[in-house]
Amino acid sequence: MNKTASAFTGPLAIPTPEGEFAAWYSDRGLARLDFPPRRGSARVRQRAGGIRPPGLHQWHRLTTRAVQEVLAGRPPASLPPLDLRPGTPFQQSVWRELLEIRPGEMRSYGEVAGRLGRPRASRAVGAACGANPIPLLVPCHRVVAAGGRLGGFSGGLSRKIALLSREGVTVDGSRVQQSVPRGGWPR
DNA sequence: TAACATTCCGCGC
DNA sequence: GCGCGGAATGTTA
Repeated sequence: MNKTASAFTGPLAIPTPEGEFAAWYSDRGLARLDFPPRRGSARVRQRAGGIRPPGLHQWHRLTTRAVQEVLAGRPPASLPPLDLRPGTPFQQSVWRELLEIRPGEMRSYGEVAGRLGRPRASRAVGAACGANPIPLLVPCHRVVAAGGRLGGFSGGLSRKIALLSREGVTVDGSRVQQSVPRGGWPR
């Protein structure tokens, strides 16, 4: 009844001011990142077993630093290798597109779809964002709906709002806008 | 085939 | 301008 051994490491904890994130690695790099549990005090149960890829220690150091930088609203200096293989080809192309969005920048689901050459696939882009296994570092929180509306977030909309405002985006009610417009502030 | 983290258009306030 | 409803839409399990 035992399934084949997991192709991942057990979860490794990443301490942050918001609680412990949990990172999972495959032989190719970071494969999954979980938000801290809603109940703040719970700790990540680090579990031995699973695979133990060479370089794991350094990957985890990179992940830890990158997570902390994104939480501080800064672009991460470098990312660990990301293993996006579990995604379909379309999902992977969406996720790679998200990696180009810098902190404080936003794109609509439709804009992302357009950049992929499928301008009608905005809804499919939303679905791909929802399936993103590495939130935060693959910044699905920077994808919003058209017209400055917020769109959704699988980790809870309040988290999306918190992340965006920390990056300098103005959020009022269900509307978002970049705080610093192109060409600087109007006067 | 049904379910979506959408978008667009037309309406009525 | 805003909020609604309805239809078209691409991808996925």
